[in-house]
Amino acid sequence: MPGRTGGTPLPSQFYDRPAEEVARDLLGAVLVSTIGGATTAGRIVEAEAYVGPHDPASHAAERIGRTARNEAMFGPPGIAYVYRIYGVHWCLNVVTGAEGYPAAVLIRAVEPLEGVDAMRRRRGDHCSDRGLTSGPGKLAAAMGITGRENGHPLDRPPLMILEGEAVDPSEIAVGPRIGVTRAADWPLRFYVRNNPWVSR
DNA sequence: ATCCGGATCGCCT
DNA sequence: GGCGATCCGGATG
Repeated sequence: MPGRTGGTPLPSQFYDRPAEEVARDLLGAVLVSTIGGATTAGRIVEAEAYVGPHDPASHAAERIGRTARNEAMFGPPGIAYVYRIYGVHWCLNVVTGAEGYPAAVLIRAVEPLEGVDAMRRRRGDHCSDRGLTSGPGKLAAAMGITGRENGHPLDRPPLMILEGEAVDPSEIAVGPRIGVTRAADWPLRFYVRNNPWVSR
């Protein structure tokens, strides 16, 4: 599908807003990876906001402060924050808000648009189409994203987010974040209703 | 120096 | 629905 991944990278100003606004507006945008020489791309269909130091579920919550791990969250808007979870998986976030203010959006799921063969190679032959990218650890693996991308500005290769077709507001659903124990009821998870790649 | 728990996934029953 | 994998950051002693 030529043209599908040839859009304009979202500028850093796009991310210089409250994380919940950015999370909502990222639905429909296109994540493109050329990591390892293979082009893979997917439409963002699920994202979660981690809104600031007052957010007890955030890796940069007040009680934790600024550390080596969460350093990227204090960086300028539009860079990647990639962390390892459970000693096994990588997860991709986009840093939001002004430099020095720690907030981010976790990309939880994408719908594959390009490079399905490369995704399957990385994820395993047994994997269904839906299982390729229907979760943060899955999409990171499918697109070759690791800790090397931590701090990378997402407006240039090898990892970019491009402007996409806007999702109709009636198709956007909101609910509590997944897997968090603190602030478990805050409605900061945004997803495209009925999309097969949304996790759970 | 040691301990604990986690923004997950896949395989098991 | 439950559990093990497999590691690191942060807290405690």
